[in-house]
Amino acid sequence: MAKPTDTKIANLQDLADLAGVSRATASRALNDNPVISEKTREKLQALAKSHGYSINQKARDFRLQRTSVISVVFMLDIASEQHMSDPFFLDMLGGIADALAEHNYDLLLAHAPVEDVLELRNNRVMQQSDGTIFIGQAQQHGQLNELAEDDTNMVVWGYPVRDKSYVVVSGDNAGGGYASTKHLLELGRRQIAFFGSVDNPENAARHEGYLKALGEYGLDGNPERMVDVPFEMHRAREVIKEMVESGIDLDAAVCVSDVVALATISTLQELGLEVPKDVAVVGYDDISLAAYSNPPLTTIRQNIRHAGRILVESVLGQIQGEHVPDTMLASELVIRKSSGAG
Amino acid sequence: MAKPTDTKIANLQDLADLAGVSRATASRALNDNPVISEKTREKLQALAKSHGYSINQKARDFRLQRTSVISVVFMLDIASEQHMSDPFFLDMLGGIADALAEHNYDLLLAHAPVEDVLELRNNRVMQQSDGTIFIGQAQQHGQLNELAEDDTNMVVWGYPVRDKSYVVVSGDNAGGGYASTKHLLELGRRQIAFFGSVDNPENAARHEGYLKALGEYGLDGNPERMVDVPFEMHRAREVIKEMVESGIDLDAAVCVSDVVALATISTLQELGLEVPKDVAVVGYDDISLAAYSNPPLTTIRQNIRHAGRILVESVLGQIQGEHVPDTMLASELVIRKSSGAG
DNA sequence: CTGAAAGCGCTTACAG
DNA sequence: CTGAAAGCGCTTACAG
Repeated sequence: MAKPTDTKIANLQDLADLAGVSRATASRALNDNPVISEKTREKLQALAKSHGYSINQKARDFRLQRTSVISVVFMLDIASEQHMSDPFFLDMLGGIADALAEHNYDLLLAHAPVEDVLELRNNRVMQQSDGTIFIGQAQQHGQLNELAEDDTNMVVWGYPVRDKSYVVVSGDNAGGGYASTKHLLELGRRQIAFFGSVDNPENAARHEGYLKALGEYGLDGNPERMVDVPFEMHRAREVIKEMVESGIDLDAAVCVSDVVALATISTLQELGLEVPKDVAVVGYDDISLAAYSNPPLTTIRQNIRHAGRILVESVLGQIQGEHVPDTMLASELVIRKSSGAG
Repeated sequence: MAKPTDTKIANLQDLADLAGVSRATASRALNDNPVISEKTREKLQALAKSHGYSINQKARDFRLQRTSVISVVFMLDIASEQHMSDPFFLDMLGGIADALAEHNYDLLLAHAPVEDVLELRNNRVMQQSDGTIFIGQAQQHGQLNELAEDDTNMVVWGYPVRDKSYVVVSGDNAGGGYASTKHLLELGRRQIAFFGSVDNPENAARHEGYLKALGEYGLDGNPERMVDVPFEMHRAREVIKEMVESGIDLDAAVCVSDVVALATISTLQELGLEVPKDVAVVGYDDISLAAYSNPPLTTIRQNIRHAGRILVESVLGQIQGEHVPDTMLASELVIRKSSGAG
């Protein structure tokens, strides 16, 4: 532990005085500027260390006209708190936080009132950060595009919609929706529902995958089996209940998230239906709890922590002035008991 | 939407020039300094608005020698990623983030390598923030105390251990442990296990509550029924399995978190035991999924989002120089089916 | 009520 | 290889 010795070093000037050099030299020495002699550099660095001094990053950032802050914006309906506590988000946040820390960036956390993303411009979120990571697009593709057009460093976790001006990192949503549906079809299920809202591009893509798989079996998506399950779980329960009680035939459900899948299973069981015997259920995300539900959940795994890292590399790349391409991460079907295959 | 009109205003000087006043006056006007004439103030503010100019907070903070940043440190064993994705933490984080935003503070997210909390001193986490919120104490009470002694603005979510120099916000851990155990006793259970690590003060307090309730029924805690369930779920499963297979009598389990409880239920079911018939299970936290497990989880609810707000009020109070007291939030037993009462 | 000046802690083009 | 000087965008004690 570097304990301060005698003199208190509060800033570069103090250090320079102590070493008998100028502030400029001290600055260069601590920043490993190669123009400085090795002797001077080592002396200054040793002195700094023994006195527990390190450069004031805020001052440095200020002088260099940067912030060393990346903001992370969760695009959520604030109304539905449940969504924000979806374990999926914390995994993502963890990956982002770790990657940023490695690059000496700070993370500024925000969640956008989804109706007014543009407000972020007049906000610390964008004004005092070097770049922004958006988690999800919600229905705000247009506004995100506008933001991107004033040459913001930004990246979006979502779906690569057409005519976008921003960089996107995505999972293979269409592939995931297709894989889970096909899995159910192969197990002999034919009355497969789709549970979840498709009012955002990611889920819409999953739904397309779902339709594609059905199509291959000569089926089409019965709109009655498409249920807009809200994120708020109590309401979700009601919606599912209504559908089941309305007497629509149903032997399987493809859900847009594990959280929705767990709510679905719970509701079905409450209605006296067995999972997977009566209704097979597949989730999305593979949150850590998915393996511990009853029955354990078949789901689509996305490597979320890795996604977080990619998002970070992507904004930082933009800050360096690089041209950053979109990225799509593979999804993987994880088979457990809830689909009736285990 | 305030669109920039003709001139580009990049800083206070530009604004002052445009208004024909000095930088000093412009600064005072925008900061509502009462010494400025109403006319001047309104003129400057209108001008700023119409040109989409707002004060550069970083520069302001720098000048005022503050950061407007509060760091939040999750005290986790980094080894066990599972713990970090416990929904409990995201709820907490959400509460903190919202409260900070209201006060115009930014949130800097970090997780501490738990062995070396003191390292945070030489780190952006503490050096470039106005205060720090620690989530959990782990086994680092001593180090936290040391940090507190160099007059850091800090608050800890954890347990008010003796001889601490830092401010603590806590749930009623002893009360929670007592309430859940008593609940099981009243339902006739007598062989009640305690599942979870007690190597941190919070869980130790819950365990005390557990022992107290047992004591009131003339029972004592059979050490064989106290299982140090790790946070990592696959290992948790093994540990629980071992215990059950070792043939120790067991008709109920008090768990230190809902996540542990869900893993417990899942493991028991896998072993052919019925919950709650054979073994009743009680969790802790009331995460949103708790109501949707099978069976739904009896648990101790803590108002986590509210806790987040209190933590924020507490650090900000310290920054204002106030004396801030410890706070304890009530806990509430939420009865569902897993305990065999529903 | 307003302005000129100093200064927060740094970095870097320029000069030597 | 090193230093003196300017300046990043603000605020505020001091003077008027």
